[in-house]
Amino acid sequence: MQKIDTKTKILNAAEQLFAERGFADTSLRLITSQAEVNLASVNYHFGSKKELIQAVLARYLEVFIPGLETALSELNETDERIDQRNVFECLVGPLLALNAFKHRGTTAFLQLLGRGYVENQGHLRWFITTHYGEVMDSFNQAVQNANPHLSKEEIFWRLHFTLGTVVFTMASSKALIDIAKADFKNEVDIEGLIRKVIPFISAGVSTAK
Amino acid sequence: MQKIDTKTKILNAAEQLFAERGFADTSLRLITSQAEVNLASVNYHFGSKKELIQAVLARYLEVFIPGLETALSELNETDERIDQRNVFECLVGPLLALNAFKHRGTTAFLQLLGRGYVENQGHLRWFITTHYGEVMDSFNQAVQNANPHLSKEEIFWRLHFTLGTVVFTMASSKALIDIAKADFKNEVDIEGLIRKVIPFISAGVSTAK
DNA sequence: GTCTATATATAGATAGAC
DNA sequence: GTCTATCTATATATAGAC
Repeated sequence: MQKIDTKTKILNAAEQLFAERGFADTSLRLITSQAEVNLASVNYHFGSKKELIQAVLARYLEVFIPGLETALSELNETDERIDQRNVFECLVGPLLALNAFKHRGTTAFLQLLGRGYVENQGHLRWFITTHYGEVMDSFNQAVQNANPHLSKEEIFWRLHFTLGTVVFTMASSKALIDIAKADFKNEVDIEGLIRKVIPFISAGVSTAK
Repeated sequence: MQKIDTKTKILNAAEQLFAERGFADTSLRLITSQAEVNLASVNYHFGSKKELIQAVLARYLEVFIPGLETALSELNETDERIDQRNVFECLVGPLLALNAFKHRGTTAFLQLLGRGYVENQGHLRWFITTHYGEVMDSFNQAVQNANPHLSKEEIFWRLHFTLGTVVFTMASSKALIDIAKADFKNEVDIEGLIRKVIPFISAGVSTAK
């Protein structure tokens, strides 16, 4: 049995609660009681709730972003014609790799990302774009290379539609999974959700004008 | 200049703030100060914040739902084979009609709907399904008729992905329209946005398994 | 119906002992 | 680093005068 330090205990509890309930609806008291640490330790270790939120997401971004960068540059080095679907596949590997990094990591990361977009966490969007804007640009470029028949504007629209689909799906994943379980007796997890959503967005992006 | 009663002032202010910031992040104080009414009047007129949230949505649902019901029954009366795209077209009319009902009504309604799903407003989902479950079932049925090769569950998932796409697009519609104007010299309005998103979601919904 | 004043609860953050 | 106790701000909700 490994000793887990207070900082990590807080990160783990906060991550789970933020993903489940959103940032605004998760109090520091709830986090510290679940983590079984003292309330004051959050401010001691992180300074504020905002910085805790950023720290929770940073732990995943530091794993995910390099993975995405690698996948994208490998894609660019192949001689084959780059297909639309290959570009989206660049996301799947690094996303699923988060499950090796941490139990249910893929789930947590996507839910957190969804919460970050949907809730008005301006500081969070600022944090992400200033730290990781570059890789987002190269992903955009890859989609353009894969869809030379589409105008930049058309790609712009469709990628935003895609983002919306994924973010909303992840943010409401708990409700969706509950309904699927109740109505269809079907137990779906986050990986199942990803596999369900990819054909949907892929069809939308590559459909003719 | 028309006199607007307190109840309506509250509804108008609440609607705008809820759509912009979400339910949890909008306090009654913010609502009443923007509406220029007394704080206590919210509880006098609506009883509680929860009931105010329901009232804000109900004002739109009472217009939207009958419109959708009419469009769906007209669709069922035609002799032609019902196409997937016709089913979605049933939504467009009633949605755009909300702009005649109220300024920026379409956007507001879709944003509110999205907030309701994403935030943990259990009471809101209960409110919607108990009051308007019937029409949702018939819309669902129409989509099934148009896609006889798809299972009920598959349709459930794809319709929710669709909802996500639309809601997110509406939530960020202001930014999207601004970018399109600046980067592509293309003036798009809400109706244009809806017309752009329909091929995307239509392709996603009717794509083969 | 509308106001002031206030009750009550809960939030994030901190001071200071240990 | 961790604790208790507390500060300060803000939330929803209500009582009671007008």
